[in-house]
Amino acid sequence: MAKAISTEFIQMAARILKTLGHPDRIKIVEFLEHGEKTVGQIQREFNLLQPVTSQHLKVMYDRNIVTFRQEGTRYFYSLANKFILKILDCMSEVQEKLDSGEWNFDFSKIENQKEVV
Amino acid sequence: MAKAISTEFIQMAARILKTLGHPDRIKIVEFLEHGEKTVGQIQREFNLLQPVTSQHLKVMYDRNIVTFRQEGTRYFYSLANKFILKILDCMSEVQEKLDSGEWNFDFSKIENQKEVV
DNA sequence: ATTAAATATAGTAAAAGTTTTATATATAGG
DNA sequence: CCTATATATAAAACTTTTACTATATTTAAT
Repeated sequence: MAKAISTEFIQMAARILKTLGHPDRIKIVEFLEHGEKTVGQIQREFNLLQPVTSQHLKVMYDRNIVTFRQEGTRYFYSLANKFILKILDCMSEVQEKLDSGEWNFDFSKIENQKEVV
Repeated sequence: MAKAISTEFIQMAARILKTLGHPDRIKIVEFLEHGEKTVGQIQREFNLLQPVTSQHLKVMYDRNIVTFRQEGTRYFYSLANKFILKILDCMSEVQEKLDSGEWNFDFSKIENQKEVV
């Protein structure tokens, strides 16, 4: 059983989780785990529109999930902190458990849902 | 370096993370880590309005984050799967690192933000 | 200077999420 | 049966995200 979590931390964590709660952004962050990438590389990798890519990156930059360095006209993005790595590790672990059949998850409740509230 | 994450899994993970990306819901889920709780217990613990509490729980139920059993007029909620536990563990670990000063995090970028996009 | 490439920014419409207030439902107790 | 309690559901107003289209900015190359 894990230790209780403080209020200030919860605010921050909620923001991070919420921001990562978008398929494109999870993919991007996972891609960045392999090293820094330019906007164009990300865009091509996932077949995203350029402004969409930039916006995802901006949102994640504003929330301290990614950082970047500029070189000429190109921007190299990379992960901004280790929390993100931990979350990625967590997801990998879970996926392994699911793949191996050790855990299972009722995906039916998740997919094809539009409005819930 | 963690293993790559599959597309179907990403959809599910995004939904879970997004749903947990709300301070109340993180608190609730953490509370449930200590065992099943009724709606009233949760509501009183965090000083929430009753419909707010019910709605959070409904959303989390629909997304397979919590489950419940009914006993008379009371509903006992509990965590629905181990992924959630993993995420909680992950958050605890991160908080420990931050508390101990081993890691640091620029909270200034996170707090007091309203609109980012 | 002009142009092309890479990326950011702005604006807007649509979708999703949140909060609040009000009301319904179901069960237990008298 | 009537009432109180616990909880769910509904509806409306509001806020935040998302996706798209268009445009601006910056640097490099000619």
